[in-house]
Amino acid sequence: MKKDKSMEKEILIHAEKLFLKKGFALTSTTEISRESGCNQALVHYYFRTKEKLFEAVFQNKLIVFISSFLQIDQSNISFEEKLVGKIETHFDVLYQNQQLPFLIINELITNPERIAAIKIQVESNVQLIYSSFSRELEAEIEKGNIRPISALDLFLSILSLNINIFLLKPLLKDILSLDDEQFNRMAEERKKENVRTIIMSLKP
Amino acid sequence: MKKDKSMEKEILIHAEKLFLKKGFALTSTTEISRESGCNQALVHYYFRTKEKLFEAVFQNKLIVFISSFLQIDQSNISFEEKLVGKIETHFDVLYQNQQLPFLIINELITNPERIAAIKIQVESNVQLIYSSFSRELEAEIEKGNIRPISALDLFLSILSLNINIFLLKPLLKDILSLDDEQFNRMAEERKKENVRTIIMSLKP
DNA sequence: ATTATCTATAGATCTATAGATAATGC
DNA sequence: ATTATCTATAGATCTATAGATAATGC
Repeated sequence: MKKDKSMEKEILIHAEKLFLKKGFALTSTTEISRESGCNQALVHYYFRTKEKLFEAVFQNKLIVFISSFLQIDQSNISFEEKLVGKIETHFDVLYQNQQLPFLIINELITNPERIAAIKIQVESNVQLIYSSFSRELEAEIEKGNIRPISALDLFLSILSLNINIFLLKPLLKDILSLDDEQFNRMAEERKKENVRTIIMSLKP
Repeated sequence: MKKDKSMEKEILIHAEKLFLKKGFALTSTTEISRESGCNQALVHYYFRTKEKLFEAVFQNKLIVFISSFLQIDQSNISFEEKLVGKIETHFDVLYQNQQLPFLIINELITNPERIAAIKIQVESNVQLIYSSFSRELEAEIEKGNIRPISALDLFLSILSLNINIFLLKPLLKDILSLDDEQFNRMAEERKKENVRTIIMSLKP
């Protein structure tokens, strides 16, 4: 085992892995300790409760998820190029964190009390991203380059298209008999298709 | 209480409600019995195990979900009209069963063993829907009416767009401060937007 | 007689903590 | 001394079943 890493970190790593795989309810601190190579009491020594441990993991992952909407805005490229960049970056972050959409949706629904916590984390960032994006979008509509659409609708469409292949991953892999590598190739194709779908759907 | 309904049915109803709301893991037979107005042993008397009870509920719901892709095919209308009808019907079924996407995704991921069961239920129907749809689609591409796209990609896009507003429901309601009625209005708008997005994205 | 419902309980978790011991940092 | 780790266990579920009793259908 890599014993250069502290046990606390080890616990965090395996907690993250398990929470991502099975959600909060189906993951026990006993299992986390087993995977981490310590006893169950130690998990509570470092994080006191399973809830607090989860929050530590969740907050981290949430930041990853939200940052997926951010992107270096070079102003010397066209709106369409920027948009393509955003869609692709968003997809790539999900690609690197394939179980993340599930975790977030799962927690959103089974544990709505957590939404408050999410909101605080998220709100200021989202406001920022949203308002500048919204402004650019409206300017573009004004110019007649794209059809009228609200920033929210566009956001939701991008999010929907990008998220779903990862939510459906187990089913797709099974039905289409794909191994991990084949699934990843399919995902790459899907990314292009999503860009195409969004861009074409915006034509005036 | 409506005691005209049998207790067995009562249990099924409340099991469905709870499983849809919280998933398998977070729902206990104790809670189901409490909601149904009987004691916990009776739940096991009728369904033996929590697993079997879940299956009874899940199979039912799965049929609803799959049938959402079916639609009366009137052959005297254009492909585009048919497609719009399919998207709308699919959306409407989800609208009537708003927690269903969550349940299915949740089970798919936390309980991949269940995929096998799903497949059996689903396979023949899906094959049927898919192959006839696929044929029509290719004919349409051939004629140059729409751009080249695989039936799978188109399916995934429709599914993604239609499912996500319901998966994100708790978050959207909270962030946008919507009550149920307002959310439903938003969903109606979203349905139109989804149709628009798909149809426009298919232009050659 | 048969079926529906209840009470009670065994046995399996699981979370969280108390208290003992080992490892580490001065 | 302080911090990390362990053993042991209390207390709270939860599922499933055994066995008693009530309700129902001949």
